[in-house]
Amino acid sequence: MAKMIDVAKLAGVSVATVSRVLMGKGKVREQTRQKVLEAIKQLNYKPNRLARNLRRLESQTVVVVIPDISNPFFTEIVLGIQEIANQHGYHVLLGNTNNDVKREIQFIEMVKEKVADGVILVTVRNPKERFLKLAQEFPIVFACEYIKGAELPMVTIDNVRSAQCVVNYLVNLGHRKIGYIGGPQQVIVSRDRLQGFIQGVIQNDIPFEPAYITEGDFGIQSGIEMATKLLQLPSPPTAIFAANDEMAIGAIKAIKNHGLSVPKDIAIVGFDNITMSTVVEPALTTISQPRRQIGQKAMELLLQLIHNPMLKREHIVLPYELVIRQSCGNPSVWSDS
Amino acid sequence: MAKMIDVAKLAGVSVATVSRVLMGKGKVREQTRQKVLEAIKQLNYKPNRLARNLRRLESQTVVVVIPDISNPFFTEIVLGIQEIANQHGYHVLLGNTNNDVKREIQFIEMVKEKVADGVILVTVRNPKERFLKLAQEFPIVFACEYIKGAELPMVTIDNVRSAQCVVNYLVNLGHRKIGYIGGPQQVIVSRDRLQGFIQGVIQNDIPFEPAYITEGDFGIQSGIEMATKLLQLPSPPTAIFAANDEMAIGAIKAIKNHGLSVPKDIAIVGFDNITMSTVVEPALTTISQPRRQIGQKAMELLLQLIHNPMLKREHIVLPYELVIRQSCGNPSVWSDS
DNA sequence: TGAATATATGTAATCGATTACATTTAAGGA
DNA sequence: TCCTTAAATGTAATCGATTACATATATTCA
Repeated sequence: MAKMIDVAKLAGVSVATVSRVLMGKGKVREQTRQKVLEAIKQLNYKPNRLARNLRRLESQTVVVVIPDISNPFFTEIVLGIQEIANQHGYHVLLGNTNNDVKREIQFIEMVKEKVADGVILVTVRNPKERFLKLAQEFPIVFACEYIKGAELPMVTIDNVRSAQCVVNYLVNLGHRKIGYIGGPQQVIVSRDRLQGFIQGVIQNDIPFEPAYITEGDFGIQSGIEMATKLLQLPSPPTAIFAANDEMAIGAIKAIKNHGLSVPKDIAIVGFDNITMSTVVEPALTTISQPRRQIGQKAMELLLQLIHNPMLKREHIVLPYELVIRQSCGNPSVWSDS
Repeated sequence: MAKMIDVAKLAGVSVATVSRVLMGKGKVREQTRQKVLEAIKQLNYKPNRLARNLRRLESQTVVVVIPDISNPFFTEIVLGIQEIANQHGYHVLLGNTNNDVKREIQFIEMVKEKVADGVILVTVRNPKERFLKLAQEFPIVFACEYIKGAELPMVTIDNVRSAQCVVNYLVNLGHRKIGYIGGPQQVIVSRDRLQGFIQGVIQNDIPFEPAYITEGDFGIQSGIEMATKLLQLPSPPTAIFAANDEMAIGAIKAIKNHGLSVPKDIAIVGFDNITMSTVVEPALTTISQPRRQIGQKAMELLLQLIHNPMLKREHIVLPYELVIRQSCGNPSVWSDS
């Protein structure tokens, strides 16, 4: 493989000049520049990034840590990240933790190894203190999941408000008996959505019924199980709100299995607006997060942070949207006050 | 950030010794090794990969080029790749082409830049000659898609046979009027599956009806459109085989929109067995590719190729499976002879 | 035209590891 | 004990770029 010195020789100049042409800075006579470019083309030369990056002490790479690569919810975020990254000549390494808490840290350590210049975390399962320390040391941005009450760069929606909005919507449709299928409580968005749900219930003067609150693991199967549990209650709910679309889809399946109909007998609302929610029948009413935009914003923040570690850490809250389809009946425009 | 020389000083040895401890080769007295390990721990030292890789002229990274990261079909393959990669201390860079032909080549060039040691291509849209030349130069493995009649490392299923198998299955259920929704003809698997479909039709002595053959773009919407076209034929088919699950799902939607029922009026078969095919109603009968295994095998091949560029190029063909669900009625076990 | 200044190019140090080779220290054998 | 050989450790070159600094060449203006 051709090296810079080969190019220099062929063009009859020094490596410094070749480098200047490549970097596009420093003065080079147009005529010389052409000679160099010609030599580069002739040798089909590409600079060795390892060498460049070692010298410049950067890797032009970022790591995106997600819990599950095969989950379409996360890939859309990655897409947004990649868009901005590529615009700035950065590469994106995908870190798939498979929900393994230890691997979260391993991926962050890649910054220490100079494999990456920064990290975007789309999963936050380790204890808060750990992240606070790590975020001090490395450029880290949190996307979707985050750390409560910390001055760190984070990009999320308002999970509390959005869950509350769903309750308002259901109450508005006349529901008073609303079941809830939450996510695992160790992840913050689950806690937020549960909190939003409870606030919504209370603010609408609905008697609080603990049996209506169940906890799944974000998988379809757990949606089926929890919905079944709710259906077997002496006074089952007339509407079920699931903390993500997969569980909502599971709930729909369970309800149909019980010979009931959605939305006639029971209304369903999901969360995330994944593609599948348009395919299921009835199409799912759900909260939509601006996933691509979250990814973009997170990457922009990370780039700023990499180039200016002293940057003020800010929590960016992007708008959510209630996408109304058929799973609650009465398709209609609606706006939360 | 601590460097190797800091560790060496603290441990009272030379950098060579530290490196030997780290690399685990060369003789080091147990006592010295402990001193070094102690110093490493104390300084929280991690070797700089850029430096290591530059010296060793490798990057311990591979690029996986896929056409669309948000397509769950591909992520499962990536999962298999990552599994093997991580076992061998390799990192995986995801190259998302967004179906842009030019970017395919750009990602391969990353090997020239030493950003990666090899490439796994899960999309092959450029002309054959181009790849033949590139595959000579760099370690490249093809997964799912491939190059016809070339001695290159490839991991796929038999797309012709599997499509033929679907036709046999449908004929076995009594269908004689079978419609086909193919993928874009520039991708090889589309051509293979179409060929398999036609072979199946001919071998079953079914009169060949060109109007039954349509072409979509692998998206749900195109499935809707093509199925609609088939339904408007004077003598519409009683079964439709789509070259992927998304289009099959689109077809189901279209059929329902026409007030017809699946599978009572029309049977549907898809291809790929994505998660969504279990969610749609009726659940989709489809060909399942061992995606994870394809990824694993491809990565294994690539590792071999990286460490031994003279390796014989072989085409590995993995078994497919017809997954029978409800979209053709008569749920039953069935085996192609 | 010649000195002063600006522009263009070259030389060599540097990034942080690995490793061939040199050197020191320890072990084994007579 | 001394010599030979093996084991342990150190020194310095190396990977391929970037860039500070030095030097050569061109330009400007009195």
